[in-house]
Amino acid sequence: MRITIYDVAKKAGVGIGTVSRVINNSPQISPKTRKKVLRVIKELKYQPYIMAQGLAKKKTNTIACIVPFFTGYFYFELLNGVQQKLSKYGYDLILYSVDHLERKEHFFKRTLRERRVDGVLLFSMTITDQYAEKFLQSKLPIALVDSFHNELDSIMIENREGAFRATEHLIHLGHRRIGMINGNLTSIPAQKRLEGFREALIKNELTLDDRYIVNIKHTDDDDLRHNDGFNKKAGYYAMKKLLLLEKDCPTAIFVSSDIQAAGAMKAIQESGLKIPEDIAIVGFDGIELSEYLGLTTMKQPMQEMGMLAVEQLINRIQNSLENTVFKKLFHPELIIRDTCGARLLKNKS
Amino acid sequence: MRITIYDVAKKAGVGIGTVSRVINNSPQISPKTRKKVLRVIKELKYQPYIMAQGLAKKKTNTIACIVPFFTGYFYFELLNGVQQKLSKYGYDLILYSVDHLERKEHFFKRTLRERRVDGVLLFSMTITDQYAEKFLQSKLPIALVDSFHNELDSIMIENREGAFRATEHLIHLGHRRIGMINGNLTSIPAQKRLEGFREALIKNELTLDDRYIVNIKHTDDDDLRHNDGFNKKAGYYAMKKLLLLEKDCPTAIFVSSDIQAAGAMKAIQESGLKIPEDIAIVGFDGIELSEYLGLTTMKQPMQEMGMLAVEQLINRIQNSLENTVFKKLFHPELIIRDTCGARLLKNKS
DNA sequence: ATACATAATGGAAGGGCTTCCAAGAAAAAG
DNA sequence: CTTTTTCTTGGAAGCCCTTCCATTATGTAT
Repeated sequence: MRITIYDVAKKAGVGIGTVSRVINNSPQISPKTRKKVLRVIKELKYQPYIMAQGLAKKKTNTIACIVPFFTGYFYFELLNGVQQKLSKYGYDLILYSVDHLERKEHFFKRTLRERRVDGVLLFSMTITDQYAEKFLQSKLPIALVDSFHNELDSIMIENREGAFRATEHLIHLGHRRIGMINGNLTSIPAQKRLEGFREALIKNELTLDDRYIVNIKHTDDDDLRHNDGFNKKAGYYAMKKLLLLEKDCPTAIFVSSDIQAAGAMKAIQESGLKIPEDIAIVGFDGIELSEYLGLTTMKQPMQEMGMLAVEQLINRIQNSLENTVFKKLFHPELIIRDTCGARLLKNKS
Repeated sequence: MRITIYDVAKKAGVGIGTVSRVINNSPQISPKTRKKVLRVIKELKYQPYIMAQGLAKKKTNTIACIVPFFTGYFYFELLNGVQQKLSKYGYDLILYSVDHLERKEHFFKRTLRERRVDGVLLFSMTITDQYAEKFLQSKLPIALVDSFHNELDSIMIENREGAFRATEHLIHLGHRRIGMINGNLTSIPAQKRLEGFREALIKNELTLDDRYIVNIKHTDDDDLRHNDGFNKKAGYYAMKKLLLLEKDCPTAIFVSSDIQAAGAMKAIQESGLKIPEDIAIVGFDGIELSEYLGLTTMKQPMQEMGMLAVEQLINRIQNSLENTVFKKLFHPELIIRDTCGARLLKNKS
């Protein structure tokens, strides 16, 4: 039926071991037989059967990406980086998209037990000590991106600092009443960004007004899926809430994701107010959308993060780096566009 | 080392065949032994090893998606639908992202030879008769989405009709000088959309002015990657070109993708003209971005298309439907927003 | 109780590959 | 030319599972 190593061996007049060695580029084979076998392989159009290789080698040349898909474009850009590197190394990618966050552990278990992948890339999700330990013990390499665990390779972004700088940017522009629209505080980035926001206010001796901080809670409209609050609708309603303050409404808002900012901007436009004249906005993430919206934002180097994650993961797969942990902290970059008002000022002067 | 079926068999005091039958829910097993084995499986935390199952069953419970990744968000939305259905059926997804379109055949070959997937989903890419035949012969199920081949399952969208209706919409709004910004004519959707556009003009007795039709050719800025023209930059420069016509410039433009429309809108804004007052725009695709831009567009039911594709593919995998070909044609839906001017008219009256 | 049909079970064979060990061939050393 | 060392090579065993066939247990009809 299928052409196997045996067919090749017979036709080439060699043993199966030899064929296998040729396939795997083993050095201990004479150039002559190598050439001979290679020719037969081509003639027969033989292609090794990955499943069998996997069974024998206990390697799959595949990695898993566990992604919280609901949140959208951010991961799309990360995946782009991941794919680029992956194909360079000849690995395949299995995509596990987590819709209900509670189910993430289901995927941990699966990757651990089924062993259909050589390594795991985990995006934006926390992992308990217990599971971290399991990965370590079972020697299944894993790298976290946009998340952190002490004993696992982690590639992060300075959320606190980013929020801090975004907020200071608004302060330097002269704003005094500054609000924040945040994601769900169950998410680490949301916590960190809130911290940074607070610190910026404190450092600049502005008073914190709790009415100005809206942390997204679960919204009911799609409660089946986990909701981290980093979405357009949440931003829209959060902004609505702030607008209720009327004359007390903040004159500037740091929104903790671009996608929320998009919703917030819509709410502002509907209210008849102008951006940035009446209300200035700075977002976070730097997804492509932000460009179209003219949104000032803290940009994360998403592609780069994806690429680095792959490199580190494959490094660990291939050279099991015992007793080392890799950490990398990226810094977001402030991209000034139209919604913060900085350009307006510049033009005037 | 790893817990196998043998360990379970021994501990449960049964044969390996029995354990295997329990795992696979074979009916011919007594409830008593089933329960017993199940308990041991739980105790030992046994999990079948997919690779071995795959080798024995010649099934992988995995499908491949071959996606032209460069084009962006359109596929993101499709993938969302795909994933939803896939997890329902318990299949995994391997993502092959094609960056250089010439390399697509590389992936055809791989999926055919390696047999690491049970089926293939091909997005927006044509397939030659030769390869179609290969898939058929090797009985590797494949479904095309946003593409077409006579003898393969195909899920399509009525591009011609969509373009026709979009254009007529502009005509009904009173426009007489209507332009079109199109993708690269090597792509089938681009061809069809151009057809529809032409037909609409002809039917309404408007003259075709070739100056008003801009088909994207390859741009040099990233010539390494294949360029189908469905991107922002292409839209931007195409619009610039139209604007050079000055007083002859079309008063309305059908843009064959939302992402191009975004670029076109930018060009218009930069020129100081107003949308829709000076120039009206209708896009195509209905990606999320269109909402933010207030773009009137022909929306494709992307999620649905993804879901249907999976259902059909799995249907074919599980019940090898000999000698049938599945075809489904979706119709895009006109979403009226701000850029076409229809709302403006309504408000006046 | 006996004969016969049916259900449940054990385990060998097989799926396609890698790897290890033993053996033969070639090269180096004496 | 013989002995020793180093390369090459063949192929059995093993990776973990499914499946088929033979066998045993169970149930039914007589």
